[in-house]
Amino acid sequence: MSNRRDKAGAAQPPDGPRHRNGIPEATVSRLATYLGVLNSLAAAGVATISSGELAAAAGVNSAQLRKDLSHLGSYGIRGVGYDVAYLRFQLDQNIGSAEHWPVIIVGVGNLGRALVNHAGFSSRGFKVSALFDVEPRLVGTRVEGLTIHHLDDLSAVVDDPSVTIGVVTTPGESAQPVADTLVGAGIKCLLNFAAINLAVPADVTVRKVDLGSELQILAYHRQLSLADEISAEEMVTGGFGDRTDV
Amino acid sequence: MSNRRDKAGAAQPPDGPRHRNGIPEATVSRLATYLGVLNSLAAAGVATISSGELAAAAGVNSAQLRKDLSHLGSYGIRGVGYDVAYLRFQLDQNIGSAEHWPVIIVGVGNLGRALVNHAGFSSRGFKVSALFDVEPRLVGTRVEGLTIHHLDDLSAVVDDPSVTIGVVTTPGESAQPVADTLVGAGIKCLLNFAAINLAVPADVTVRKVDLGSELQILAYHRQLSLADEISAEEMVTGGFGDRTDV
DNA sequence: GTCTGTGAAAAGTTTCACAGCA
DNA sequence: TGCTGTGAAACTTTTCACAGAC
Repeated sequence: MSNRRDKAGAAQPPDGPRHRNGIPEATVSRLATYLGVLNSLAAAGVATISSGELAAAAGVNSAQLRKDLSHLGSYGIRGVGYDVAYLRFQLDQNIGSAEHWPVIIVGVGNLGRALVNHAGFSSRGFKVSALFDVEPRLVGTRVEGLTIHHLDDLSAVVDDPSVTIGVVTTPGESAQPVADTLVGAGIKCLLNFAAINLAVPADVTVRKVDLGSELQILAYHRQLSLADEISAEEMVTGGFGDRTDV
Repeated sequence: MSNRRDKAGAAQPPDGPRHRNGIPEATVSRLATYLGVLNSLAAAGVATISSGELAAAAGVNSAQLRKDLSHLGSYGIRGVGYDVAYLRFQLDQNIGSAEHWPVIIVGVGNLGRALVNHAGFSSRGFKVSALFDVEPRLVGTRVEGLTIHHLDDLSAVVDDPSVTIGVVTTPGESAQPVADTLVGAGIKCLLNFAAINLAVPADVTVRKVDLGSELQILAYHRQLSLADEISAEEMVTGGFGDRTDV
């Protein structure tokens, strides 16, 4: 998340052009979800959808969906809903069409391999354009038609300045030096699967996906509902009055 | 907070007990991160750490970290910091020790396979206890020492009621029926990697990891900073007054 | 009548700043 | 002195509720 930008300088007219950048961060991540849903709807041949239906498919409430979309403009038709193709086009334009941004993956272990042909990437138009690792046994081999390059060759392979998204799927201890290398090569967006927090310059955006934390959060919720169940039982049976307390 | 009684439910007086379960959701997900950092610190032999250092490692500010921990109790020492082992123990107790919750994976494609031995799971003590799929060619084969069972055999294989976390790594179109099956077998926590929103009963917790959306969000940030750069250039060169605007 | 777009209110979250303890 | 724990303030996000377009 990081991103302490806010107006990035650039002397904007003090008040109201359209909407310079100003989409709230929470909204941006939901817009990405909506776009995914719209892609499926379009593929299924759905032409029109109401805020209620789209919201249900995305798992949010309909007021939230309408508020989110209102940050982009008024693309709905009152009394009818949204034209799927048109709304999809507008979202694509506004949040950055996936077609334009090739993706590279550093760290071709199990997870990196799984992501190369990940359906959720290709269905949105993202394409993995190169793979990197430092393991000599991997360098030079191919995965899904892509040759694995040595990380040292990063700049040579990625001279295309449009490559701006790097996925880090290395072990935690290598992640920071790998990130440094990527940043050095001009990559501005990182998706980090390593379980550490990456330090990067302010103009680089990092999103972290911590799968261990996700499970841990589920464990918390499970523990919570078990505790509720147990105390409900205690109430029925008379209970013991005090809990173990650590 | 100070008061550590709290009593997990148990017929609270109507108005102001302490806080029933009450850890804010935003805090819970950071606590999971802190626990991961503490695990690494403990492994590295660090005995004591200040809020500032721990916060830096977790990527948050130190006031936030202290506030988060204050929801659990006062486990720090003023003027000194936190005892790593003790804080780790307390977090483990409070957010649900990973040791207690076996995990099953449904959908043994590339992603499912990658998760079986995912370092981020095992480093937290999570252990994948069974694999399921519906593909006849996969059923009966082994991955990392685990036999892949048919989803129809779920209840038979998972009679252990402590199995309460299910990971869904199927294609989007199968995810809802798979979730229904898991819920039917009594599983209360799902980690969903499919690109759809799962409908589940209110007592089931779902967390969704949408990797496509993650990239899309990065694409948005990239587009934003490119637009900033371009408009900065336009200002220097005189600019063209209007942007292409679709 | 139906469904969008949006101000205004409510809820949740983060940051500040400092009292208080080791 | 140096750091934690925490009220109170600032900010962000969500929800409500309804005017207005079709």
